Amino acid sequence: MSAFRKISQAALAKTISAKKAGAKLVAPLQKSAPRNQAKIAARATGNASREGGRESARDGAREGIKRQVTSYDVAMQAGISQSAVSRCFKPGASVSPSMRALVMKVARELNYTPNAIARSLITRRSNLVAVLISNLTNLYYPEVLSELCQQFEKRGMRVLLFTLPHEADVDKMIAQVWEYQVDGVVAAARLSPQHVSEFERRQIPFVLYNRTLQDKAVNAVICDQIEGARILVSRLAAAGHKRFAIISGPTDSVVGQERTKGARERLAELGLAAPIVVEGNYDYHSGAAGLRDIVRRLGRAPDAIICGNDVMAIGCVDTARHELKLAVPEKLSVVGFDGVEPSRWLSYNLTTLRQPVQMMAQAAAEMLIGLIAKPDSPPEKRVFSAQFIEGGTSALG
Amino acid sequence: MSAFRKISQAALAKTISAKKAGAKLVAPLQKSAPRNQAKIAARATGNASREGGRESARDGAREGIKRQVTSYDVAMQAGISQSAVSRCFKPGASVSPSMRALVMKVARELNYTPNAIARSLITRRSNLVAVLISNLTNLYYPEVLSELCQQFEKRGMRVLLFTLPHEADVDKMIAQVWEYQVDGVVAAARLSPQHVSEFERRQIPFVLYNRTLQDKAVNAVICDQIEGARILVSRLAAAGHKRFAIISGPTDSVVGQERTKGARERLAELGLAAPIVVEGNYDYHSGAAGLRDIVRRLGRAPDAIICGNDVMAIGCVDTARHELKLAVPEKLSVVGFDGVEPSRWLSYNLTTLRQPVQMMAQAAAEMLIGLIAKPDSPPEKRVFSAQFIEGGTSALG
DNA sequence: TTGAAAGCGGTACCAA
DNA sequence: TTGGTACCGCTTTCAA
Repeated sequence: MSAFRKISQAALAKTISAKKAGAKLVAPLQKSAPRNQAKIAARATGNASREGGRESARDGAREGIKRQVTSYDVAMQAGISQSAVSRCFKPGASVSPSMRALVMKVARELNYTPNAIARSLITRRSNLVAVLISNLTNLYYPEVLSELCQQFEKRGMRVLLFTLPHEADVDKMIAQVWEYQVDGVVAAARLSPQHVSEFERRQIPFVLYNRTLQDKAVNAVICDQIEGARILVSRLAAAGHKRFAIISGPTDSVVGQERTKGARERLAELGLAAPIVVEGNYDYHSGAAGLRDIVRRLGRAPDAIICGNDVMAIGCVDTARHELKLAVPEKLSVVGFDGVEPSRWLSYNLTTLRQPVQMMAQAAAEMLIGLIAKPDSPPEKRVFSAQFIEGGTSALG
Repeated sequence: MSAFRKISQAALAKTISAKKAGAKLVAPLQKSAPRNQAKIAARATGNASREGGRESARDGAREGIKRQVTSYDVAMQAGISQSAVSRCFKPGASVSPSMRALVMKVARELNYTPNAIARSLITRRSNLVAVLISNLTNLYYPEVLSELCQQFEKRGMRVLLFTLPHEADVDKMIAQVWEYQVDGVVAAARLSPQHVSEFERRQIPFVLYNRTLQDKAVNAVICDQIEGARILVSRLAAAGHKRFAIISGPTDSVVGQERTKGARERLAELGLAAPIVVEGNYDYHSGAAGLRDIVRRLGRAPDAIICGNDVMAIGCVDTARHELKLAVPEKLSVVGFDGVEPSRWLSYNLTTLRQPVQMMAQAAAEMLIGLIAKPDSPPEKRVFSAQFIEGGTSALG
């Protein structure tokens, strides 16, 4: 160990003297000959290393610009080369135990942390994934985000969050995604096909969450909404419901459209009357307003209302019970989609289709990680089925 | 315009010939003389520029390693210098209109996007802020996160999300925060004072959300929980409630502890009996379990139960009404904290203290931005008051 | 206004 | 195993 230190110190001395020699011998035109060694020497002396009479940016540190601790500082202090320091922080590298111990000790003393930005620049891997989400207030998405985050963190990747409010300039937002050199993207947001093709053109691995494209094969994790909606209708119809109404999601929600479509299809197949459909916005208020609208237009309550998500169903149930004094499920059945936490609360105990959020998020993370490792894998869709929850807001016999 | 092009082309030609000359004249030992020019030339020819018989990493691109479009490519194509390209993407830079137009045109053609990673390395500003959140499933936090995200995006900063699940290794997680050279941190998570001092030691601007430190002045945005709890107790006591119980937040939640403390203090001041306190976990189930526990230990229901947050209050109300057949508010008053969206649903209409989340998040973002611009500002606390919502779960006379 | 060149803080290759 | 060096792609002087 002490022998080792001696050798290291010798190496350092060599480095410094080489620099000094270089500095003296170098001709004005060959400005940049010994560069990395100069870096070490500069840190060693703490002095400005003037080249062509110019002060380097680094030396500005003395004038108050906060400078972070770098691997050069650690190398200096330990009397070894900078590359040795770098190697010690790389998992599979070949470093002697004594070297590693020394470096780790000095690094701790100096409070050194490797700079991920610098690493990314050379490795071309940022270990960053962008997660695009339309609105976090949806109640369904925080769960997705949370799960995605955990999954990525477990795999050593960080999540760069992009929320896309309705008013926002999506193009500008997406541009930011490129700038940050993310390794991949999970998109759980309302994106136009153009935006999606942009991902392809840039060759950035991406996975769509709960949405696909009609005319293009893309990587996606989805839950079969049509199947779910059909199950819902089948069960309600089997229990004798005849007149249906739908409070749909907004038109720009693919998931919402599919839920409506599946319900309509199945109703037609069963020879039941086409449902009255009012558009909602996925929030509590839409559910309430939707119900009022339906009752007004129908002149009475339908047998069953299929809501585009749980929160609207909850709004619908509350309005029926507390405002219109319509007993649910005795006079009116209400069903939702998603299986969010509040749907299980005793006051509601909603009949709904639970999405396997955790599995889906896990699948999305896995898929993206795989795609990053093997970018040329053929597109894959992982389709999950929703689970029917027979709650207490529907008369299922 | 055409004259301009001619000049530019001339500049390029000069560059390339200079490179060729250099390559021929350079002695083996002076490997690194003309570097940037070599870069341009390498891109121009698409050929390997061997130095000392070694192939540079860049040339590996031809063998399938995806290489991104850089400012050099744009410079090449436009026949101008790379620095000119860089300047065109810097807001206040001095560039002629014709130059800017040309660069933008070529950049669009080549699909060029500046690399934020490289920029960060030299500017020492990543435009990244870390947001630390304990658990997103809390229902209260998604709102905070969403608001923070919007605020930062508005100011050109991106959010790097860190979720800290209970089991997670917080130290390792925090280490990641340093690696990514974030410009600042918003911490809305359970952090030990040691972790917070780590922020200080590293001189990273940070703002605590809804928590402070006892023995250290830190930047924080908080809501006065003690004041809120006192208001709640005062109102309930004024309406004749005598026997109180508390379903508290978990012991490691500062906010929860303060709510409990404020309530206890005020009860003591009013000469009322000390409340029975059971610990909850901020979830629906804790509220239900807490109520059962209280009733069992008391042998009857208390007059009022103060819950550490709305979700527990909701669990409490549901269990009272549907399981124990205890009329709320007739037989039992239940109050919560936060004012989350479900607290306003008709089935609950909770009496609660609403936190001005939006204002608080906005304040936190503002504060952090200010701190990043002026790191030596003295610590500041911005304290908001909660708003009392007189809902229907308490008999307030 | 434009171009040349020196870094930012790492990684990875090579030679020893 | 270790040290030396050339980059990664950008910003920022400085000189022209």
